[in-house]
Amino acid sequence: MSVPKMIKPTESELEILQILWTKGIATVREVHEELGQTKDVGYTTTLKLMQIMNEKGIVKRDDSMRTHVYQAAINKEKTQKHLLGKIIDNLFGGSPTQLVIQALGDESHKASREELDKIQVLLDSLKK
Amino acid sequence: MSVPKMIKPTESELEILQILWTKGIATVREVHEELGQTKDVGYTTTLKLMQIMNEKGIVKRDDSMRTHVYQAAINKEKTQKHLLGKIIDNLFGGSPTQLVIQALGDESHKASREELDKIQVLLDSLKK
DNA sequence: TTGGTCTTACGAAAATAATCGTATATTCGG
DNA sequence: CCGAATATACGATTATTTTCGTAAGACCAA
Repeated sequence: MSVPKMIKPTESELEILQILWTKGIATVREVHEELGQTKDVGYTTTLKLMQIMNEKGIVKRDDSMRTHVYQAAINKEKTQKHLLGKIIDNLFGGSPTQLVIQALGDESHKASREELDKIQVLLDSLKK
Repeated sequence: MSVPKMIKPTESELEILQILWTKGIATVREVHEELGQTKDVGYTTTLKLMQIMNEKGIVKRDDSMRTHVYQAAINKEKTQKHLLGKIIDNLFGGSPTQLVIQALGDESHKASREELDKIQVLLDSLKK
C-alpha cells in the first residue's frame, strides 16, 4: 500500500481515489454515484477509468464476484505528501512556508479553532 | 494582473510562470536556459509554449523588438491561492489543516526556524 | 555582400487523458 | 424460460498537452 515508483494520478483518478480512501471499498456503481454529485459523466467512463487505474496499480480489485469491488492500492498520506512536494516545487518555489501561509489564509477553507490547535502542536514540536 | 475566468495553467506552463514571476521579464532564450537546468527540451518547444501562453493571456509580451520580451500576466498569489484551493478539495477533502500538516511534516522541504516563526505569527492572528 | 547564428511563425506529430458506444454476460423477477 | 436491468470488456473517438521540424526573416562579423 505504498506509492510505487512514479505514480502520478490524473485529476479524474484523484477524484476516484478520494472516494475510495473514504469508503475503503466500493463498486464502480457506488463510485459513479458519488461522483455524480459533483460531475456528470457516463457510467462506462467511470468504469473505464477504474479499469485503467487497476492496470496502473493505483487501485486493486476483487473480481471474484460478478460485481467487482475496488479499493485504493496506494497510500493516502504518501500520495498527498508526494503530490504536495511537487506543488511546493512547482508553485511555491520550494518553500513549504509560503504554501502554508496561503493555505491558512484561504478564506473559502477556514480552519476551525480545533484544527488551529492541532497545527500549533505540530509547530511546537518542529520548533524544538 | 488578476486571474482571468478559469485559467488553469498546465504543469509546463507553471514552470514557465515560476521563472517569469521570479525574473519579472525574460526572453524565450532566458526562460529556456533556466528550464534547461531541470529538464531537457528543445528551444522551439519552450517558444511554442510561451506563444500559447500568450494567446491564452497567461503571459504578455512586448514584440516591439526583434527578440520578444515576456512577463507574467496573471498574479502569482492569486494563482497560488486558486490552485491551492483545488488541491485542498481534490487531495485533502476540503481540509486545509490536513494540507498544512503534511506540508510542515515534509522531510524534503524543511522549514527554517525563521519560517516557523512566520507561521506562528499568522497562526496567532488566526486564533483571535 | 555573404554565410553563420538567432529569432519567430507555423503546422503537425506524439503522448496523455477523458469520454462513450456497443457487445456480451449474468442475474433476477415473474 | 424470458426479458429487463445491470456488469464488465474493449475499441474508438475526442480533447488536451507536449514536443519538435522546417521555413523565413533579421542580425552580425569578416
